[in-house]
Amino acid sequence: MRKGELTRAAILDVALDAASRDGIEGLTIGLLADKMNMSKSGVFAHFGSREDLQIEVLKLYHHHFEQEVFYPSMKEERGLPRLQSMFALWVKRVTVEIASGCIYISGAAEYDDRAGPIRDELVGMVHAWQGALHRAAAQAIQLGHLRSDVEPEQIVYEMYGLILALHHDARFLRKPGSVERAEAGFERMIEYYAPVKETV
Amino acid sequence: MRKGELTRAAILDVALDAASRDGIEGLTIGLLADKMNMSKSGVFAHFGSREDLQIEVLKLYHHHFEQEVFYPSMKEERGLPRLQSMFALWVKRVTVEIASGCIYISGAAEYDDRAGPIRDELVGMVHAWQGALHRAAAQAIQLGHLRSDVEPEQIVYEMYGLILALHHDARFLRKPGSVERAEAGFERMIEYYAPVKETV
DNA sequence: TGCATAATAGTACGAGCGTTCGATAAATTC
DNA sequence: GAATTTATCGAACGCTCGTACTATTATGCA
Repeated sequence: MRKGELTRAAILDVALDAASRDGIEGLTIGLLADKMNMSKSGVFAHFGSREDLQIEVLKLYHHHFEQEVFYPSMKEERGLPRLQSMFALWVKRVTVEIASGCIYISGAAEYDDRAGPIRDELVGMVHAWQGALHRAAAQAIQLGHLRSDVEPEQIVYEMYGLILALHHDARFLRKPGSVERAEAGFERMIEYYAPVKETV
Repeated sequence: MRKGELTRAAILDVALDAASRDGIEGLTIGLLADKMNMSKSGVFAHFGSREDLQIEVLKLYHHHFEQEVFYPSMKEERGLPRLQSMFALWVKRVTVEIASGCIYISGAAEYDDRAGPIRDELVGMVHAWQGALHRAAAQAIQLGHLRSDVEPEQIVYEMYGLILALHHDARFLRKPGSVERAEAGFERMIEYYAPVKETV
């Protein structure tokens, strides 16, 4: 592996950390140069532009998210177990991120009105994740783990809301006990959407 | 009323609009000067600093929120009706804001890691609103509109999550039908937390 | 109308931004 | 070890930012 690729990867690691704290828009080449003990132009040379750097950071985050949340959950049994695993690992990830921030969430706020490649990339990633949640929910319904009259969309919506609230309360308000609130909310949702026992 | 106060108010109106779109941090004196057909220094003179301007914008937003959501809800009957009104008007406001953005929400993402007076102001406002929700939920429990073993905190948490998801899906993902998802989630929550009928 | 005061404009400064370019140093290949 | 490619640096450019000053114009009151 060439040395250039190594430093490039190191820069991206630092950039991901910085972006988690200050947002994608807060990324600055000068700041990265400082943290890397490099010159601005030295950092810059590894990316065609700041925007490219930002997109690479997004892709790196996406990769981490997949490794820690998505793939492990796919090893769980289809249906409710998988959906529960997705939520649990997601909570875990957001909780770990409380010190640094979830880029999907902060990015959504930063780029809700800012058109361009970064927004497109971000929307694509969130769509992918919501799509995965949607499939898992649909399977849980199909397998009879959840009521058949529930819309998977509604489940995804409420799960996302619980996570967003977790991020908000824990990270912004620094309120303790938010993880328990998220878990309680999820359990309540699952219980509500559980199939009615017709015969015992 | 002096002319200065008038232009100051006009600047703040424009600033609120701009901040709703691009965030508090996106506020720029030069941009406001352009929109107002004024010089930068002319705009600047009305505020001691950019930070003061930002805080004034926050206060203006808070005022609007109170007028449109908080006060009308306080006219409703204590307990569940008031809580429902709070949620309905909140949804309405966030829906109206979909074209422009809710500053409480975007601000939470912008300032979750950025210490200073702006963050303090913002945290104070969100605390105030959550406090109001908390009181309304507690009253609903006390009056027997909701189960007595439910924690008001949990209700506030879930309500906030539904609104955050609304903001996220409608504004960032531009997904239609999000308002219905929010309302369905709220109704389900109320139904779940409804007191069990002991005698009929 | 005249005068004090308030409101706005104009200009300038220093800092930080992304980016370009040519020079230099380091790593890789032969 | 020499040649060549790759990586990094340093300086500079044009831009925008917030802010400080001074000058100018408009307003409000006697």
